[in-house]
Amino acid sequence: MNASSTVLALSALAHDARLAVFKLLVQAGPDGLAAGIIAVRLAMAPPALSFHLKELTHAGLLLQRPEGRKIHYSANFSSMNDLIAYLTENCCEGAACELTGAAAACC
Amino acid sequence: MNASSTVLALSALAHDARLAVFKLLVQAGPDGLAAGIIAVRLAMAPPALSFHLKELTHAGLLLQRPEGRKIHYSANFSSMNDLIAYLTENCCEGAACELTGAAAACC
DNA sequence: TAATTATTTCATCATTTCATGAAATAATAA
DNA sequence: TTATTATTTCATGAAATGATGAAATAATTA
Repeated sequence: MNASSTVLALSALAHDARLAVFKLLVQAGPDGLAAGIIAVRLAMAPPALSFHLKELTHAGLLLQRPEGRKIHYSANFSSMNDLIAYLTENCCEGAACELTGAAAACC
Repeated sequence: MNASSTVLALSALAHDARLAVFKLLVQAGPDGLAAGIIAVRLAMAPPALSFHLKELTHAGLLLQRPEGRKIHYSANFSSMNDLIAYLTENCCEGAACELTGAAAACC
């Protein structure tokens, strides 16, 4: 993970609708959901959803898989973990942080 | 952490210069660095840096502390952990994920 | 007080992002 | 083949974002 791919991923997530899509797919797990199901669950217009799915996929955060005439999207857990790692690497110059917070929550 | 404060934080980080500032401060640890030092280290024009520091601070990612005539900025580790927790909560419907990846890297 | 240092604010302009609706593509079913 | 379903592409316009340089503010030092 380098700075520019991190910015790409963060930009993709930095939007209400896309964050909602991503969270839904993180919760759905590796099988993901068909685009149409996502559209219904989040009450989004198909063109808008398609646009946002493309953004997330292009940023490497989603994986795409055809399933009959549907297309299933799923969260790319590996790239999510890379993103989190990039944000926190070399934290506090490597010193042990007693700054706790949310428990280590990475998948 | 709710959706809108998460989007605010992600938007703040989704920019080359701001991501560089944040990473520098994450690595600097709790004492942080004076704005002028950040400007020199990252070769940024003072007005641009000031604008980006304001964005990051407004998003809750940085803390500000006057130090003589200087102003020290530091990473807000607690809000960074909240952000990471929000992104990963209820991952895989609570099932244990064997999808490993970057080690749990939260501060 | 006057000068200097540190940082922020402001105004302008160019660029990017996003929502919307119409139309196109692709795959399956009748 | 024709119809239907699922999804994407495209064009338009509105709104948000960001770079830049000049000026303003605030704190310290001479």
